[in-house]
Amino acid sequence: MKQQRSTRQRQLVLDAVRSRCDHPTADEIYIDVRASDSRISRGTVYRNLALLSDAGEILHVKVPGADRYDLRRGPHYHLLCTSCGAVSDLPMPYDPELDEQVSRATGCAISRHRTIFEGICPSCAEKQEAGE
Amino acid sequence: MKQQRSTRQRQLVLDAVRSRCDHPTADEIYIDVRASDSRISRGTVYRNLALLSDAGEILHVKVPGADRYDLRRGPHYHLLCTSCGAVSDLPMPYDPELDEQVSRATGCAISRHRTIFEGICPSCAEKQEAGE
DNA sequence: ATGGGTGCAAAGTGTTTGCAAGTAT
DNA sequence: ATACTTGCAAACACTTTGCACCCAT
Repeated sequence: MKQQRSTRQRQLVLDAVRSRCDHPTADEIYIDVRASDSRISRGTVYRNLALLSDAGEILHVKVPGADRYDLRRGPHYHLLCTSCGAVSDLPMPYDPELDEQVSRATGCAISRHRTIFEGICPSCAEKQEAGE
Repeated sequence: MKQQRSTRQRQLVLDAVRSRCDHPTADEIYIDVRASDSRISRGTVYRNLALLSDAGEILHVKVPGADRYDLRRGPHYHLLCTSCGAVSDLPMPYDPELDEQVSRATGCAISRHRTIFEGICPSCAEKQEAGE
């Protein structure tokens, strides 16, 4: 991995991710960062998000549609509301035993697994009942 | 859900998915279908893949990069080789109990979960050792 | 000074969609 | 006859990249 320099832009991106409790998309981070410095470009935000997640400073959550980023560092499970698109953390421990099981069963060197639960969050369920 | 008609194009798409043991991307299906009928358009393939997976005839596997489709119908877990991009099925039973756990913990109506294991498959591991 | 970093805009990649014509029911 | 489907191309959403200049080390 390349040597990382410390730049104002990189710091702004990192701060933007850390200042949010939800799971912002790259573009949401871009919007936030633009509020502090309107000259930062999308490319820079994308590049820095990639660098920071490679370095383990933030977590890259691969959700269909648009990838998201998370201030929590370790792997954990996520919940996606298929109605409103909100993503939230789940209070379940990551199970490394599964990775070992799969390693043994397949002969592959497993580095991790990603689990996303799909459902309808309570507020969306309400809206749907009201609407129909 | 809309009423489904039976068309030659739809059948070709379904056959193409069923004739493969791997997990083709929409574009791979498109290539296959074009071999039988060179006038089918990408749009039609995408539309039919969506319709068929909505109808439960095939499974939509949401892998980062490009979505894939699977002739197996029920939900199950997948393995993604982060080096060559190959996707394969895992011989592990789907655990519906997890969905209930999350439902209880969050109050959301969980419909399913998707798990993707990431690792390096044996043949890629070999190549990497040889290359370095 | 040197090599990574930045801004910009253009190009990619994967997917969806508006429309007029076609076709299964 | 009706309304779902198709082919085509344009549009989309998200992300990456080439390039010339900039700046942290």
